Amino acid sequence: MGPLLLNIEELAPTYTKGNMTFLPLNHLLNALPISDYERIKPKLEIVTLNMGDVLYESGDQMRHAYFPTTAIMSLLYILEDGSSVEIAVVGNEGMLGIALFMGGHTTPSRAIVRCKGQAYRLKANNLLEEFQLGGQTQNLLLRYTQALITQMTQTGVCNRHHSVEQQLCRWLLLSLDRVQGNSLDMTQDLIASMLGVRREGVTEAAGKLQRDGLIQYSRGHIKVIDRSRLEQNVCECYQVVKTEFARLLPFCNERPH
Amino acid sequence: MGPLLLNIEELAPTYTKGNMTFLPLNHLLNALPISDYERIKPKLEIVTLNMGDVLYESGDQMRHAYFPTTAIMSLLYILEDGSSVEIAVVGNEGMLGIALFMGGHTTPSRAIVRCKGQAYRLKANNLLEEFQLGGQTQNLLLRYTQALITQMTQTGVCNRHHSVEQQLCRWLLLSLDRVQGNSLDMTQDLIASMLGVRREGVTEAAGKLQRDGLIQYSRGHIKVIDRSRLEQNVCECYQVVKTEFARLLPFCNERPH
DNA sequence: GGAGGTATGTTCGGTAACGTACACAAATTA
DNA sequence: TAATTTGTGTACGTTACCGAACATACCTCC
Repeated sequence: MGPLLLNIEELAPTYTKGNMTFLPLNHLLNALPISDYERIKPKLEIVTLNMGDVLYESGDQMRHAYFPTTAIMSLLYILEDGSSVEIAVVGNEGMLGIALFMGGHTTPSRAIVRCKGQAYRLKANNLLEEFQLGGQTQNLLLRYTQALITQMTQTGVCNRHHSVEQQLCRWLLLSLDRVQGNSLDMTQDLIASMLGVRREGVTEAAGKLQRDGLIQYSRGHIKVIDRSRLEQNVCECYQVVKTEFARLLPFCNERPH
Repeated sequence: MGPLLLNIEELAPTYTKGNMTFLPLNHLLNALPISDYERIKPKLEIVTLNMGDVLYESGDQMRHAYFPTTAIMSLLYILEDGSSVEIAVVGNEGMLGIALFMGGHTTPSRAIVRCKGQAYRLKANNLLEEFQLGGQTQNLLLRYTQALITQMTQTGVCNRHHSVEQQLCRWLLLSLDRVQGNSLDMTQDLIASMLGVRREGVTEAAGKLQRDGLIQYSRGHIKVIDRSRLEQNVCECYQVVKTEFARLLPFCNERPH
């Protein structure tokens, strides 16, 4: 194992939205039946993750599952020539480590932290025990996995058929859906490595979106100004993924636990 | 439901290989524990499928799972403009209908018969009952699903980074692995719609492979002459998928049941 | 044997994205 | 303040693939 880059803290900090205060929330954990959640709860750790942290390397045996609250993770495939593509985004709607209960315990992809923040963490065998009880928790994890499959395949479709600009819009919207607020910390170079295109291609597409007033950015900070026009610009892929998540995981009402 | 295009037969025909005779085989069914298989066996139907048959339409509630023996199926995503991409191939190493036990009962993709042949068919609720018993059958189905995920994501990677010729090689090899013999019945037009490229692109790539002596084809019949050189030409994506299938489903020894 | 359909071959202009190279400006460090 | 690093802008020729159009050859069925 490599060096562990995580700081384990006792309590999750709260965040505010309007005049309300919430605990950071993971929708999957939050949707568990109370009894199941109570059983898992003492085994959860809270970890603080920094951008760039590698949670799984391709082929690594996974030791933990992660349930992001404020962090966002990316699943990446790294090609032999060193270039890369993002396979899926995971935020507080989901989890990292499905291969643990799917049976492989590893995948040929890398998981990195794309936006710093916090996540709940659960040891591999604890997740597995819970999964193997069957019942609603198993059911929920499998439904999430199917939603993730849709995201993965739709990303592949998008790679084949849509322009860099459309893909950038999709990427921005999928990211925005997984973050509080309307801004992201991300350089164009990193976005390029996720979309699997040249940095200059992203510069050009982002420049156009900025000139048209959809976004603003400077040196690694992107702010979405006009989300609705972003949604007009995006290809169908975004909505397919979003609809499928809503169908399979219809519980995005906030219930702090 | 649309018209049912299947002929249900009482017995599966045998096929020969050298001087041996085998029953057509589905590796997943074949790898089930005997006791589980005996329970499922009376519920299996054998169906004969013709090229082009649509097994699931995007969004359809799935009524059966299919376990191909000699048939090959494709999962396709159809875009709004009518163009399409293949998401995955399924042959006698796997099954169609994972959404049944994953919980969604449908997916935003279409399943068609790509090469005519036979398959075992199981009613949705029968599959579900078996899955929910947990144990080895569940385990097996989930491992297959993870292998399928790898195939899907790797197809997406390939869409982004590799040439039509490389993709054609990958497509041929993945297909060949799922078929008896070394030839396929498939027009270039159909291959193009699977790869999500123009028919002319396939003509050009296939022409090159033919001139170089790797394959021979004419009017919908493709014969692989030199498989090893096909493997030299293919991108890394093929091997990634193949390795992952071998790791997760290490049972391709033939045991007729 | 002829007709019509179907699979493949070829051409040509257009374009999106590529690879490379370099300029510039903001941020960070010395 | 100067030097360096980092993020973005721009320009260039090149390439792979696209869209469309048309030619050719084979198969099937009257």
